[in-house]
Amino acid sequence: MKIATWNINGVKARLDTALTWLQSAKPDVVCFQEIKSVDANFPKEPFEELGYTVATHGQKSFNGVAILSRRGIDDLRPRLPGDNDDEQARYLEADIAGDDGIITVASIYLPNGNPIGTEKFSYKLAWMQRLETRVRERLSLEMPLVLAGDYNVIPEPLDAKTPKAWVEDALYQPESRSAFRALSALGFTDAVRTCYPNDGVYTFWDYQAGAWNKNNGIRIDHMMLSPQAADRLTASGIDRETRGWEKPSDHVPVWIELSI
DNA sequence: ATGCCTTGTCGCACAAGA
Repeated sequence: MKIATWNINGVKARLDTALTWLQSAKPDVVCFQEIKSVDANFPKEPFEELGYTVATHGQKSFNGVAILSRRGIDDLRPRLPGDNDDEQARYLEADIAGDDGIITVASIYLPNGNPIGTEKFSYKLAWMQRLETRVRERLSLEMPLVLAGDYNVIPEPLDAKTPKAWVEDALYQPESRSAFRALSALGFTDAVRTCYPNDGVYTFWDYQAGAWNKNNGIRIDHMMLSPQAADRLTASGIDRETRGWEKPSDHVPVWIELSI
């Protein structure tokens, strides 16, 4: 089963690009972030024509996540538990049947958190704590679990072309990185880092200042695998060529193959 | 030091992103 994640920066603006990529990459499951659409306005039909069941958890203007599956969706759980007053659409879980058992996939759009020292940064850290609480519950089920999405965390210096440029940024704060490491410590495997231990592995290039042409990138889109999912990992990759397409997202797709 | 681009919005610029 091929599972992918992509922050598309607006489904309306990225519709043709997303469809082109889907027909080439052919993932069984894809998690989108930043759909920037309410559920009713998400263009489901062109994706359904490619064979996907479409599930969305959106809001007006900002944020919003989706999960598309060519194997149907058995159960769907929107919203990250832990704060009933949180209205930002950033989390969606789906149970999907593989050839050899059920897998749970979560589409995650973790808060950016900038600027540091504001309520936005404390919201990010609180959100990461809620995520840890949630996945602890799911880990106890001892089933394959994939946490796929835009984490807005640069885990290590290796994950940025110019780490020094990010020291004042929420994506690279010790607290953000520590919370990400805490996830790993629960038993999750960072699929891409496991497959590619080298430097220069990025998933985001800013639209500004020629970041793409200078390969001034960062790795912030991650696929974290529970032990039962990691045991079945056979391949992983980053579709970086999409960043050079017309009307690109500033993020590129990340994918894994699982023998399930 | 700031903007650099891009998207969405009851627009005639602005917020938010990272």
